Amino acid sequence: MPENHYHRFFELFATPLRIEIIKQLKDNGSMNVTQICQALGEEQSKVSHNLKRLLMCNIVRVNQRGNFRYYELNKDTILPLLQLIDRHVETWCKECQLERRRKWV
Amino acid sequence: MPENHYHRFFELFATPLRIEIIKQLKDNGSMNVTQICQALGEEQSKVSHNLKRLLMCNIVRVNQRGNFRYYELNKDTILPLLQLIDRHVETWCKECQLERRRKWV
DNA sequence: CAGGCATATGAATCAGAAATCATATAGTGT
DNA sequence: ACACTATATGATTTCTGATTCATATGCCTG
Repeated sequence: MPENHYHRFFELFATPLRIEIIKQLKDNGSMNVTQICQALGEEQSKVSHNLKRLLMCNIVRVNQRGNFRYYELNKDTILPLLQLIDRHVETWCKECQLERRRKWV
Repeated sequence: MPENHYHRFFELFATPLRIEIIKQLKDNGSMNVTQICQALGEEQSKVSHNLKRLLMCNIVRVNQRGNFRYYELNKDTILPLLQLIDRHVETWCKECQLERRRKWV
C-alpha cells in the first residue's frame, strides 16, 4: 500500500457496524454470517457487504464448512491495533468529544 | 471513549487530506497553518477544518506564537500506530486492492 | 434434479462527512 | 483606533460510502 493509501485502511474501522462485527469475532472466535446477524440484530446482506470489506484487507479470514462460511478475526495484527487505540484514548481522550456528535465545537 | 466509539477515532485517519497533514507534521515537526497549506497546496479553511478534527482527539497539539498557530503531531501514540499499520499492510495487503477503488471486487 | 437454506452480489437510494465559500475573530504593528 | 495578516467558523453544496432491496449463486438433502 503506498503511504498515501493509509486512509483506505483506517476507513475499514471507521464504521460502527464493522467495529461491532470485529468485536463479535474477537469475543466469539469464529462465527458464520447468520450468527453474526443474529448477535447484532442486523440484516444479512448488510453484514455480508461489510464482511467483504473486512476480508479484502485480511482483517478477517473466512473458511467454508458446507453451507456456512465461518469468519474469524486476524488477531495477530488487529488485537494489538485495538489495544493501541485503547491506550491512546485512555490517556488523551478522557473528556474528548468523540461520543457527542451534535457538533464538533 | 466507550468501546462502541472506536470508529470515531479511526474516522480521523480515514481521509487522504488528514493523512497528508499528519505526514507533514511527522516529517517537519511543527508547522503553522499557512505552512501546511503551502506544503500541500490546499486551501486554508479546508486545512483548518481538518486540523480541528485532529485536535479534538489529541492527535495533534497546537501552540500559539503571535499571530501563528503551530501544530505538531502527538508522536507518542500516533507514530507507533502508523508503524503497526505499516506492518499489517506489509504482511497482509501486498496485493490487496486498497488502491484501486473502482470496485471492491 | 428439485427445493431449501446460507451467503453473495448489483443497482438504487440515502446519509453523513468533506469541500467550499463567505465571513468572523484575534493578534500585531502603526 | 485602523489596517493587515493568520486562522477559525458557519452554512451550503458536493461526494462518497453505507444501506436497502431484489436477485443470484452455491451447497446440501431428499
